[in-house]
Amino acid sequence: MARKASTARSPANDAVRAPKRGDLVVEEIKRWIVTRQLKPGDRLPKEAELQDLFSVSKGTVREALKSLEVQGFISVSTGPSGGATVVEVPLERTFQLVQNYLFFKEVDVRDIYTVRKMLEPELAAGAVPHLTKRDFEAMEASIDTCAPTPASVDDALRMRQEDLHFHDILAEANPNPFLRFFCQMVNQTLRRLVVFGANPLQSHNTELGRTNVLAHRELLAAARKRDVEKVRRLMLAHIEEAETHVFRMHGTMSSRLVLDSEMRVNITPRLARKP
Amino acid sequence: MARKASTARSPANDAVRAPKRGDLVVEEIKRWIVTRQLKPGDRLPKEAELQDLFSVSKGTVREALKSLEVQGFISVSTGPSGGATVVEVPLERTFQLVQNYLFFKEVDVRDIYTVRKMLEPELAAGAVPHLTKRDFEAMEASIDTCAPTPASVDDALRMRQEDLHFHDILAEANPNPFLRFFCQMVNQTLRRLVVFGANPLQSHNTELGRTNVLAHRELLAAARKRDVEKVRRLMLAHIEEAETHVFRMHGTMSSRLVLDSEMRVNITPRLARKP
DNA sequence: TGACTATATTTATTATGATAAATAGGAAAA
DNA sequence: TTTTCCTATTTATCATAATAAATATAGTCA
Repeated sequence: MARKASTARSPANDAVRAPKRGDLVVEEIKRWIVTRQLKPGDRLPKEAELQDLFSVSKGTVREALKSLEVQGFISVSTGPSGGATVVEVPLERTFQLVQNYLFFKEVDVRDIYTVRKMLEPELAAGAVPHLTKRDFEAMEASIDTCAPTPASVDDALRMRQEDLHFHDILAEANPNPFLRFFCQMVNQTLRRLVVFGANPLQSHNTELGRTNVLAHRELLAAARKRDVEKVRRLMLAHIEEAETHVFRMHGTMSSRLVLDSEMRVNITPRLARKP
Repeated sequence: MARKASTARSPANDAVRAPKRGDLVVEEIKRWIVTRQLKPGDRLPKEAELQDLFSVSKGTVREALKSLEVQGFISVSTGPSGGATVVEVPLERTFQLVQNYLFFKEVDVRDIYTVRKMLEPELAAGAVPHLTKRDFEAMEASIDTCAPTPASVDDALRMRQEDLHFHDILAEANPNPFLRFFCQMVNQTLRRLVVFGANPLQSHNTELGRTNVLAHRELLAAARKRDVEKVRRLMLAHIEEAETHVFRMHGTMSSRLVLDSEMRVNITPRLARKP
């Protein structure tokens, strides 16, 4: 007669479940990061100390750190001066988590292009004043990569990825972090949208590649002249054109989002930008 | 003399670090979910069986499951018929993870409104044909909540949240899951953007609330008439107007994103939509 | 002096076993 | 029939110990 009190709160359906100890530790550490203004590079106490601080066992601390690691808040390593260090949540990690969400949704190529048409012209226009010499060179290099006719299936796929990289360069140059993130998300989702049942060397695809190169060249020229209006106009036309090609392809194949774990080629977007 | 082979791959700077056992298990389980077409509701083997299957210890399995739980892929519970069950990654979880990313960025209210102006008119327009009687009633209820003059600071804050709920209703009615997600993200980010150093009862805020109610009423009327063009037009005007008010407020206060752990009021967006 | 190598130290990582808490389902009582 | 209680099952937490990885330091050779 000492452990009653379990009639009222039945977590059966979807009521509040008692939070686990590990999650409480996670909350506490997050609060630390906020209140103590921890910045990327700062280190958390080592596991043993965290055990004492929160009066929990090793395994519990470990699960808490694992959670924070998955969320992208910390990075842990062994050795002296090791342990958990705060890091700025990496973009790639966030991508992955969003893709997990979209994985369960029926996302169509056209759904993505609908959003793309709304955002990308503005993004490009806003990026123009901030493009550096380095950016122009990177864009030029990207175009050159896609210029030749693809010789193999791998080649063709790589070029589609490189096409997206061109847009990533523009995205990174835009000073609006919110818009930037959304456009990078669009690009990443297109990257993750694999297409089945069709030869990437088919005419529609090579045609897409050809027109992309032309459009990118025009965009680059206009961007070099800092012609914001023209860039906006060209970008909209570019995406609309690409959409029609993709849509034509779509008649003969099906597409779906894939998880990180089943990505065949590791398509790491090159996102470094040093001004 | 049996453990050499550690000269070449030095994870010092940011090279590839040997993946931990737990992460490998995560990958494997994800592959399971994909290849074996596990759907939400399906259950994973219990911890003890997973130990045997992957030849790892209890703690390792536990960390792997924790990772999957944080990612929103599974939900674990105790007792008979407990264990890990696959769930559709919840929207709220994804929100949280994206907010983690944005937390480290300098996101301005205007940055968000820039994106909002691009997306929301199209979103509303696309939602109009799919709005149900139930949706209309919900929108009306939302407007009614915001109609009276706020009596307290809490009241005022609650109304700002309810304003966003109006937009959430529209978002959920749009059939494009990608656009839907982006707009919900915009709304959620606005929710998380707390504002310091100003009284929410100040004139700019009450003025914002007043014009919001008027705009929402007009929007609802146009939506009831299924006037897509008008809804698009009204929505753009509505957001532009709201932006100017928010911008005026912004002169006297600073804003920043907050983490889940430091949310004072638990502002759970009501996102259920049963057709 | 300079660069390289071995060694020791620090820290995370994995493993094992034991106990506590929560839950579903059935058994017993009203 | 309804309620209450018991019990088997499964995760949650704790404790301890051994292993592996990363780094700093001292030491060695040129």
